[in-house]
Amino acid sequence: MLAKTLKGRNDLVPIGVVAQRTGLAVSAIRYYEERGLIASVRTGGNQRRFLRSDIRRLSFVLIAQRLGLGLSEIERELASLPKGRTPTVLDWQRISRSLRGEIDGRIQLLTRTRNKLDECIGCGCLSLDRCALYNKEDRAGAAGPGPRYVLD
Amino acid sequence: MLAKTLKGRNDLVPIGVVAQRTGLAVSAIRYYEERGLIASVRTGGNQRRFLRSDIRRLSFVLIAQRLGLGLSEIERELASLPKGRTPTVLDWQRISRSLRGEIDGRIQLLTRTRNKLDECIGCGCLSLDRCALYNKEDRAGAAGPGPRYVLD
DNA sequence: ATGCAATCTCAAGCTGACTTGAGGTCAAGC
DNA sequence: GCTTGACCTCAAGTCAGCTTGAGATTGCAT
Repeated sequence: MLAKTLKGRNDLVPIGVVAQRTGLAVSAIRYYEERGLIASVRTGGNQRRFLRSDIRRLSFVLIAQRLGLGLSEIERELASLPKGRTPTVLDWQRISRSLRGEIDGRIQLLTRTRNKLDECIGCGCLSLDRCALYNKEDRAGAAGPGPRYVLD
Repeated sequence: MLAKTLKGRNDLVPIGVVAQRTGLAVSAIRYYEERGLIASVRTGGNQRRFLRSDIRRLSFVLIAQRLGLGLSEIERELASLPKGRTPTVLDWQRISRSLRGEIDGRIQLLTRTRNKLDECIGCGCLSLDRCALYNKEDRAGAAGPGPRYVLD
C-alpha cells in the first residue's frame, strides 16, 4: 500500500497521456522537448516517459503563451524550477507570482495606451509626429527579419 | 496661393518619404500595398506615389499591430475608411474608437486572467483540470498550422 | 503468437510578416 | 551626358511554432 502510493506519485507516463491531459498535439510535445522546455526518460524500446508533473509544467507553458510570451522567455521562467524533480507547491507559487508581474505590466501598458488614444480621439489626428500615442518609444528596437511580436 | 494650398494638401509622395515618416522599411510598405492595406498611383516611370494621408493610415496600422492585431484584421478595420480619398477627422475618430474597444477588451481579459491566477497562487496548483485559470475555454479553436496568436 | 494502436525519427511544409539579393530603370544635379 | 541614388520587380530566405508524412518499431491485449 505504501508502495502503491509512491508508485502513484512518481508515475512515468507516455507521450499520448500527456497529450490528452494538456490538449496538446503529440508533435507539439516532442517539439517542446526538443526546445528544452520539458525532459523525458526513455524506455528500453526508445519511447519517451514523462513525469506526471510535466503536465503541470506544460500547463504553465500554455498559460504563459496566452500572455504572449515566446518559448524562449518561457524557458527562462521555467529555468527556476527544479529540473528532473517534481516541483513543490512553493515552486509553483513563486513562478506564478512572476507571471502575475507580467500580467500587471501588460495591463499597465494597455491602460497607458488607452489614455493616449483617448487624447487622440479628441483631435482625430493619429499622426506620427504630432500624436502622443505613437512617438518612437520602442520602434527603433524592432529590427531583423521574422514577425515582430506584440505588446512588447 | 489657392493653388499652392491645394497642392500642399493633395501632395503625392514617393515611397522613401513614406518610409522616413513612418519609420517603416521601404520593403514593408511595398508589402503592405501588396496586401491591400494601402494603395498608390504610378508615375510615368512606374514609380509609386502615395497620398500624404497614407502616412496616417500606416500609423494606424502600426498602432493596431502593437495591440496584437494581424494584418488581415487591420485591413478589415481600415475597410471602413474611404479608399483613395483622404479621410476626414471624423473618419479617424470613428476608427480610433473602434480600436479603443479592442484595448478595453484586452484589458478586461487580462484582468480576469489575473484574478484567476491569484486564486491559483493560493493553492499552487496550476493544474489543467482542477484550476480555474486554464479550463478549455478557447483552447479548442486553435487548430491548423502556423503560429498561434496571442491573447485572443 | 499476433495484431494493431501508439510510438519512434527525420525531412519537409506551412503561416505571418517581412527582408535580402540580383539585376535593371528613373530622375535630379553637375 | 553622366553619375548617383532612389526606385522597380521577382524569387528566395528567415524566424517562430508548429504539423504532416514516410517508413520503421514497440508494447499491450487477446
